[in-house]
Amino acid sequence: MSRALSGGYGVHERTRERVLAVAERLGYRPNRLARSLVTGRSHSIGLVISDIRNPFFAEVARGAEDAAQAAGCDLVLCNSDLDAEKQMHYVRSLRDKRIDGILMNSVWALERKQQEQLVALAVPIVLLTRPASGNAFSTVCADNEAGGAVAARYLLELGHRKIAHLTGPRRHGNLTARARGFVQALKSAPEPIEPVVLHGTNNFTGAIELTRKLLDTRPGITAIFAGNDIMAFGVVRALIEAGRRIPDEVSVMGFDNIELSAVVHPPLTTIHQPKYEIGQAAVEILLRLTSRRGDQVPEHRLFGVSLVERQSCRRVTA
Amino acid sequence: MSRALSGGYGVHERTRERVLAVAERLGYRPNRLARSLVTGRSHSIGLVISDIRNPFFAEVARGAEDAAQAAGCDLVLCNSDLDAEKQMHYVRSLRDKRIDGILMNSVWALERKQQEQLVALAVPIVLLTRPASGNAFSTVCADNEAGGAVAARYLLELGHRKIAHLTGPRRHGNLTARARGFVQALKSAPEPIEPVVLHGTNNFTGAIELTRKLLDTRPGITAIFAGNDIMAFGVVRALIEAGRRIPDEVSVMGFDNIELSAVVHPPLTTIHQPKYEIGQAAVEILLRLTSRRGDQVPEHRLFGVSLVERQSCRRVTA
DNA sequence: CTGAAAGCGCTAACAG
DNA sequence: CTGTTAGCGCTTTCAG
Repeated sequence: MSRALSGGYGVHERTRERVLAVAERLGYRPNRLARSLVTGRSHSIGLVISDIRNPFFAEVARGAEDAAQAAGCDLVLCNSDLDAEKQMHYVRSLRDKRIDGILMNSVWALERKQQEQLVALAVPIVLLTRPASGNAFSTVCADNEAGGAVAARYLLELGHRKIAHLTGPRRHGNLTARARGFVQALKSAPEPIEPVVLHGTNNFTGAIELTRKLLDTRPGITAIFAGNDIMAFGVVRALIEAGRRIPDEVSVMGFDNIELSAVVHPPLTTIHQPKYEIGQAAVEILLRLTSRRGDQVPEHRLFGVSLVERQSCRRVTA
Repeated sequence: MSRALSGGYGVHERTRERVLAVAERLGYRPNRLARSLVTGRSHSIGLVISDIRNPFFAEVARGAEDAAQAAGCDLVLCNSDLDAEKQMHYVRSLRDKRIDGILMNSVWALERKQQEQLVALAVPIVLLTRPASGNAFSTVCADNEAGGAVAARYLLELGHRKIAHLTGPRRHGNLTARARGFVQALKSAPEPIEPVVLHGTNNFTGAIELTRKLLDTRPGITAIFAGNDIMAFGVVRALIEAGRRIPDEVSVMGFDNIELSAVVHPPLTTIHQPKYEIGQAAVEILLRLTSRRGDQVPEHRLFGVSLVERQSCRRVTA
C-alpha cells in the first residue's frame, strides 16, 4: 500500500488506482515524520545566519527558500548573531532533528576546535564564505576581492586620488577580502595610491562615527568606499551633516547592491553581489551533497560581481 | 532510561546520575524525530509570510524566531507571495510534518472556502491581521486604524489642508484600515477635510507612479501620507524628480517605521508599529494554543502604534 | 503481484 | 523505584 502511493513499482495498475482512489476519498495524507524516521531524510534544511533583518541575508534566505521549496524541502531559520555558542547550539539541535543539511554564514574564520566539532557532527554543511584552506566544507560566495578591485578602478577612472575605505572588524572575512582587493588595486595603479583604511563597526552608526573621524583627520578626501551599502548610508548621512555635498564634493560607493541602495537619495553607486543566486546555489549544492551519501567532495562556487553605476559618484574636476 | 534523561520523575537520584553520565560519555543525543512521532509534538512552528525580503516581515520573523527559540522550537520559513494556492500548499505540507502550529499573514480577507479548509486541517493558526468577524483564528496585529488617525491629526496640527493618501489595493486589509482611520479623522476634524485617496501598487515603483499621477491632477497638495514606508520612499523619489523640496514644499509621512526610514534623507516621519513584538506575541499565543489541546479559545492581541517625528514633515507657512 | 511482518528510536503504560 | 513491552506511522523486506 505504501508502494502504491509512492513509487508504484511492482504494483498492478488497477490495484494502484483503487488504492489511490480510496486514499483520495479518505483524505489520506502520509505522516512525513514517520516517513522521515525510517528513511532518515527529513526533507528540511537549516539556515543559520547572523540576522534575517539584514537585507543581505533576507535576499539570500529567499533564494534558499525558493530552491528548497522547489526540491520539496523546508527551510528552518536560525539567527545566530554570529555568536559561536549559539551557532553550535543551532547546528546540534538541527542535527538532532535529523535535518538533511545546514547552510551557514560563519563570517569569521572558524576556530579549529569549532571546525572539528562541526565535522564530528557528520552533517552536510555549506558555508557562505570564501573557501578556507584545510576547510572540509563546501562554500558559496561572491568574489569580494574582485569587487573591491572593481570599486578601486572605478574611482581611479573618475580621477580620484584622495581615497578612503571604511570597513568593519579585521576578522570579518568577507569585508577583509573587499578591503584587500581595493587596496591592492589602488597600490598597483600606474600612479600608485595609498588609501586611508579605517576599521570600525560594520553598520549604519558605525559608519557615521568612522566618517566623522575621517573628516577630522583627512578633510581633503574626495571619495569614500564603504564596506557595504548600509555603511555607505551612514557615510552619506555623516557627510550631509558635515555639509558636504554628494557627489559634488565627495563620491560614495557601497557594496552589496541591496534593494534600498536604489531608493535612497542620492541613489547609491555600488558593487552588485548576486544574493538571491547565492542562496539558491548553496541549497542546490547542499542537496547534491545529501543525495550521494558516500563521497563528500566539497564543492566551491564563486560568484562574479558587477559595478552598478548610480548617482553617488562623480568625476573630480581638478 | 527515558525518564532519567527527560523529566527525572520517579527515579532514584543516583540512578539518574549514572544514566546521565553514561549518556554523556557516549555522546548520546536523542533522536528528536522519533520522539516527535510518539509525542505528537514536533517543537517546530511554521511562519508563512508573503516575502522575507520585505523589511517589515524580516523584523516580525526575528521576533518570532527569538520567541520560538526561547521555547525550544524551530521556525520554518515559507514565502507565499500572498498566493492563496501556495499558502494552502505550505500549510498542508507543514501539517503533514506535524508542525505544532502556524503563523501566517493573510493580508487579504480569507475566502470562506479557504477558511473552512484551514479549520478542517485542525492545526493551530495565528493570523497577522485584525480579527475578522466569524473568524475562528487567533490574531496579532497593530492598530492600523488608530495609526491612520494619528497621522491625520499630526498633519492637521501642522496646518495642512490639501492632503493626499497613497495606498495599495482595496482588498489589502491592513492598508485599508490605515486609510479608513486617516480619512475618518480628517473628515471629523473641526474644519472637515476631504483628502485625495489614490489606490495603486503598494511598493516603491507603485508609489512613484501614484505620486506622478497625483502631481498631475492635484499640483497644490502640501502633504502626502503613504500606506507604508517603502511607498513613502517612492513618494520622496518622485517628488525630488518633480523638483519639489521635502519638507519645505511637501510633507511626507510613512507607516511601519522600518529601520531604513531613519537612514534615508530626509529622515522619514512615520507611524511606528512594534514589528518585533508582534512576531514574539504571535509565537507566544501559538504556543499557548498548542499546549492545552482542548479548548481552542481564539486570542486577539492589538498593539498600539506611535508617531515618530523626523524631518520629512513641516508646518505650512500660510 | 500482493499481504504480512520487522523495525526506524523513542515514550508511555505496565509489571516486577 | 526499575526493567520490559507496546506501539507512534511509515518503509522495506520477506513470504505467499
